[in-house]
Amino acid sequence: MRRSGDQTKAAILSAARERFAADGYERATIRSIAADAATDPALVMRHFGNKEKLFAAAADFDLHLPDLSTLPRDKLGAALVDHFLRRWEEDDTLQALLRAAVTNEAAAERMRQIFTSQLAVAAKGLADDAEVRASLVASQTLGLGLCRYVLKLGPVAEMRRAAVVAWLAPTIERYLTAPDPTA
Amino acid sequence: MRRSGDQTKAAILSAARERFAADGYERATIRSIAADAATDPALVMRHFGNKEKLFAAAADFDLHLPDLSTLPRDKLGAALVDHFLRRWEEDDTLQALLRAAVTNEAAAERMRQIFTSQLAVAAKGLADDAEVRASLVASQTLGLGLCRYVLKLGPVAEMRRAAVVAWLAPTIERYLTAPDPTA
DNA sequence: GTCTATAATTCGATAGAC
DNA sequence: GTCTATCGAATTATAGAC
Repeated sequence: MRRSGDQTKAAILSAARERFAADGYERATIRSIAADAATDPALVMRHFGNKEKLFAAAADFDLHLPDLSTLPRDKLGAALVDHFLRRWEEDDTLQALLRAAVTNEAAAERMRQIFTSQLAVAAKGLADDAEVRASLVASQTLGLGLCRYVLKLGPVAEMRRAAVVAWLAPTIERYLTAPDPTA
Repeated sequence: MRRSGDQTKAAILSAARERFAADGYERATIRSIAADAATDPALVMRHFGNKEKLFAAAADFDLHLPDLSTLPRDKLGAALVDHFLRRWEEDDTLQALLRAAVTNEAAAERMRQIFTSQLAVAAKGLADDAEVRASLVASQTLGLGLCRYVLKLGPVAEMRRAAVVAWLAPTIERYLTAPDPTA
């Protein structure tokens, strides 16, 4: 069965996300991605130019954060942690980004954008130092993603989602709303 | 000036730590490590056998955690965060381990040992579910290391150490001593 | 649009002279 | 112990036939 160019392109993007998520940037090869998409390595190059651009296309991502200012403050932490966990589990892109960001500067820059810009915008109105609070939230949520999904480190990798939310929600809520302890 | 075998071996180990920390496992090459150590790639192979064993030797690490049971509970969080930050800054090994663990299974296994066994032992006596608490502490401290030293993500990468301690100490203290919220 | 063939590098690892 | 030379495999990327 013959596919159209767009279908092939979509299949390549999907395979690329899986490979980058599973193997990281350098170990995910154009060849293996092409094989997963049942196409030819040369086609991958034709469609996306080079490996960097393929990654950029595959790792396009939006957190789709809810508007935090409409939530009651005592639900803020739980809502955010639950949202992060679902976002991580329903899509390979975050894992691909984290695995690649550790060794690839373009991926690291995208992570910075996502976890400062997008988060800081959502935290606007909660405090005047939204960037500081956003980066604190990033340190806990990315650390959770790292331990739970990438390193599979300890009970936090096995716990039910509700248990993780119960443990982390007060942390996130404090980072977003508590008075600055350094002031 | 001619070095002894042990001096060369030590120079290789030091260069390997730096390269693995800066580039991650696959991008740190035997050749670049040998060049940094002002020696020959073949000597690296002779001394350490292969790349995996070189990494294992270079990434030998101990957290040197203080005995947590002797500390007053309200100093626990601050002491641990401060200890982690110092441990991270005085040595390249933690950064090498984190960068490598994302794509190398042997490095990931060592991370699991360090951040479950070593931490759980130190947390013994604080609670009966020490492994759960240790992995929660790992999720926040590794997330901090990732954002502050690897990704350089946001204000958390620029803040003074004391400010980081002030923000994170209550989190770590709660993970170690608060009653289980899921019980 | 698709694929074959291959160029140009780069890597880990080995053999062997000194 | 040290280094030169090189092998064999793998990679990204390109050229060009169909």
